[in-house]
Amino acid sequence: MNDYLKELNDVQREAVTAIEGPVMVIAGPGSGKTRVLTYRIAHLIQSGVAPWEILTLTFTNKAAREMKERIEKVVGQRANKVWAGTFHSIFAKILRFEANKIGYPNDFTIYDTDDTNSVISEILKQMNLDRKQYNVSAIRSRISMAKSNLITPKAYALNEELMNYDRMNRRPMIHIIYEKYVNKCQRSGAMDFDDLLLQMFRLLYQNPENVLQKYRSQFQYVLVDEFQDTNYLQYQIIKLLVHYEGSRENVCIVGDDAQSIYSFRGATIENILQFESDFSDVMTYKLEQNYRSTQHIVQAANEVISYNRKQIKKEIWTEKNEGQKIKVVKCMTDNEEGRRVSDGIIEQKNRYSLSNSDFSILYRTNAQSRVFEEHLRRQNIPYKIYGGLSFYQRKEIKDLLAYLRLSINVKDNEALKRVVNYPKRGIGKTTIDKLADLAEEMEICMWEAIPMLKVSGRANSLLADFVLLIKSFQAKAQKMNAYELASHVVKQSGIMSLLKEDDSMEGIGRVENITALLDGIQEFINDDVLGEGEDVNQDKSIASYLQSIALITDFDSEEVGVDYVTLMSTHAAKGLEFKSVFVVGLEENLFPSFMAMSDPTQIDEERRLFYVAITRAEQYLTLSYANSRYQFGQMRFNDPSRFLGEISAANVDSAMASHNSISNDVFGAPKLLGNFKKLEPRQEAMLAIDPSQFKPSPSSMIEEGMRVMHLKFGEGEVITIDGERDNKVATISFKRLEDSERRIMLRFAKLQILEEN
DNA sequence: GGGGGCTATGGGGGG
DNA sequence: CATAGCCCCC
Repeated sequence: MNDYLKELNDVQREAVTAIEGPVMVIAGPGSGKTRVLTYRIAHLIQSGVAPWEILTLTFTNKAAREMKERIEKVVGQRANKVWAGTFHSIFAKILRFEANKIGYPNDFTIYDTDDTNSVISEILKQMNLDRKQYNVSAIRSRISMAKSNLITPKAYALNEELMNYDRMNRRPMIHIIYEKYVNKCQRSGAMDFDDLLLQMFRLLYQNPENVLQKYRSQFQYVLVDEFQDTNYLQYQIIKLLVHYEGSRENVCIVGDDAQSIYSFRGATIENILQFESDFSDVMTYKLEQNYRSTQHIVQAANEVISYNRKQIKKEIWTEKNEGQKIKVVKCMTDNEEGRRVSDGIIEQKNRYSLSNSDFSILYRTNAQSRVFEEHLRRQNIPYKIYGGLSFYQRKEIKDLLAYLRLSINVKDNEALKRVVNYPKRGIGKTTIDKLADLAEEMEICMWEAIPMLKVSGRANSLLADFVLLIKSFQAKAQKMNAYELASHVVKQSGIMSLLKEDDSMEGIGRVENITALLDGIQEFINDDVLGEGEDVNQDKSIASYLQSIALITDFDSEEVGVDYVTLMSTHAAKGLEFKSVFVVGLEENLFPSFMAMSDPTQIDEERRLFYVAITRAEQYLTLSYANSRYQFGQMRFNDPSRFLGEISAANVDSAMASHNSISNDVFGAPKLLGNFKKLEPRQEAMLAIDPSQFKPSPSSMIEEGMRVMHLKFGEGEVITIDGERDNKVATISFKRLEDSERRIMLRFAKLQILEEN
């Protein structure tokens, strides 16, 4: 047997070696999913498959990079030839060769969310629509939803369900906005993030010059990571590639329904079910053994996820020891939370000899990072924040990038609008509005409309100067490499001299950022491995550079050898693991988010997100919440998150439950099963009642002898209550569990009083 | 017609 | 708390 196969358990090995035909791997957290995927690729290569015949689609650059590194360890340099990357980056790369076949320039621009918002804003202005009624991000998400479901503007207008929904929300014109939006993007030679998928689909589906056959024979083996996060459109592309008459159907999907956290961008669990019916003889493997976390953590995760109604049956178990119980930290304010978390990190570092990189702080929203940042800085703990405002989102950077974008694609309206009067050159709002209106009327881009614009002689000559400037950049772009062009633009556009006038701290920072961007471009030119690494396309043009950064989300610079604490959103943490994890801000209206409160299916998604968060922890898990915090610029008071109450007292360390140090046996914490290998299957996976019928009573009102209703366990009787104030634990006998007793922390539990004493 | 300062509004997750 | 729109002044 090959060495690498020995490192796998039986199920993993079967999943790795079943290389022909459709394969589905359902993989719980920490079950060796990445290992299976990488070894499967290695195994394909060892079995004689050419690396460039393998297509691996992931959701994050990080996952793709990691996979390549791990394949390389097994098969060596050949790993670089595997097509591995995010859906968006792989398709963008292909579209850079093929876009001209479907009516786009090959040097198309990628519009980010800001660009998209701006296009929609302009449409609203031109249509004279009320901006309060027509909320830009609501429209953006409607358009995105339509694209992800392959609904064209025409089909949208004919779809009663969609139209009714819009009418109900008093936004009946969305279908027209959608149509205008699509046209505008097309005329600008621009694709938004959804277009990278949609245009890829169109390319294959319309099949100009037999391009479909080309990619079908190119990609003999297709692997999809995090399949539960794919949307309808992504699945249709996969099907076009592997599902056809005479296909060998060598497709392997890996996923976990319990970790589906992207339905807000159209991901649908239906794809997993659909996969099983679209393909015949699907080989299915379930990876249920968790190699990451200790028992208390695994148990808590199983408990939490059992509150969700729909799920594929599986039971995660671990052979690891019991480990530490989960700590719950109650704080008065968000500031105190920041302090206690950083104190907690210092304490754990000393007590368990951990290094900074063993820690992660996970939050629901990026805005929460600030307090933790402050306290970590105060304590001299190095940290790194992922996500949030990326380097490439900064104003000065976007300004410079807009010049570069315009130099290779003059149709790019958003770039043009951004720099036409930056630095100030006397081309004002009125002129720009006129230009935009004229372009819209003639159905051309703004650049092409300039010569036809009727404005004052002054505005006219100023515009002509601008055109000459951009034309000079265009000419230079032909001769210069990306770095030379960018340096030239920085000087000639006047950006640098403008920024240098400002000698405040921020101003100096902006100049440094511009310099850093130039360095980054230089690095892009010199470095052979930046990007996704396949040397299929070692294109060093400015267009290639712009494409590579358009799809970067996290700071791609993984500083090696630096020891820092990681701060990121729970979404960003998927696929990662840390010895010690702090999940913070566990409050109603925050985690679960206020946006999800009224919709049970969205609450389920928040719960899966919480499940993802706690299963990142290998050994130490700390959950925290604050009674009050600054939210939306004012003090807010939120209840502790319902998710805290879904973890049984047996897995929680009561000593930490409050800062009044209370002795450990307050809870009399019942050991669940002692030393067990496999968790008992939970019979009570289904909810007892419809959540919308459920009205929890204040925990202070719960008293011994009452009949109460619990969301999951159903009706029961309160036998005893022990503990004081915030640490009261009720022992309740539930009918549904054959009158067995459960100990529930009243502080977190949601109980409805049915019958008082 | 363009530029700068003030007020009002909205606020999630990410490729 | 950040950004967009609005109003006033040049």
